[in-house]
Amino acid sequence: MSNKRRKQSTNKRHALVFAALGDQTRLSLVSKLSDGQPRSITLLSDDHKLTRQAITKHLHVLENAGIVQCIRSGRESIFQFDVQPLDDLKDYLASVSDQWDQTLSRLKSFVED
Amino acid sequence: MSNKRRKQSTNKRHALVFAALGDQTRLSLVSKLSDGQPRSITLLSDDHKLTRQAITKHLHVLENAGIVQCIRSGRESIFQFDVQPLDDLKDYLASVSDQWDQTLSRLKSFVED
DNA sequence: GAATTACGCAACCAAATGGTTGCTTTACTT
DNA sequence: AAGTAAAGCAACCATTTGGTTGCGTAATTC
Repeated sequence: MSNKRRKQSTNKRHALVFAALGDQTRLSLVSKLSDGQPRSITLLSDDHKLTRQAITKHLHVLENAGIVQCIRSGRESIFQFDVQPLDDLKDYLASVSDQWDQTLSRLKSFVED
Repeated sequence: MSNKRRKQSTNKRHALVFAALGDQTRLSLVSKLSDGQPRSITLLSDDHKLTRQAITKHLHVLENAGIVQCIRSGRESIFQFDVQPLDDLKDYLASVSDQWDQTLSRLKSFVED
């Protein structure tokens, strides 16, 4: 069955997205772009202390994780947010959390017996 | 106000936890431990190809993010899962996702006008 | 068409990460 | 008390990461 392989690549994807969010600068970029307004690179790097190129690298990490998409418009690169990868993570975390809650309730009823 | 500072350190914490999950090996460790059963290091490294020391390092990364706690019992170190940091991430992702949905609905009603 | 703006590309660098090996220490077993 | 099992500690290594600077290129503006 390709279930195992499916699951492996899913874990790899999750790890990729988690890793992309595992940085303060990138988190702040996500938080900006998640207001729905696409922005150019210079605009995104304006209120940062980092260089434009540093921001560019971070944006490409986010893009590689699918969190953000880039479209070229004229001479600027516009980045826009995509919510789906984050939604996937949310579901994943919810599943872990649910499993945990069930474990707790099983433990509780065991103690009560 | 310490609101900004609070938010910063929160973002730092989030980034820490995200980064801790941004690795396949650590994700698999979390997935094992999230069944509620605490395990020793050797037990956790038994079905991995990696060395015990490599697994130990990963476990300490998880511990540093608060995802896992270590208690010494006799000659073994027992690691147990803590769901709270993941719950925090889940809430954070939910807030981003909610903001996004509201943005979409605003956009939709704008187009409909 | 000349200046400016926005960006890409590449080299380079320091520090962090992910992994190994070797050895010591601590606790359990017999 | 000797042997073994579990883990800690430290050094070492290759690769990745996060950042910079310098320069080239494409698109706008004047």
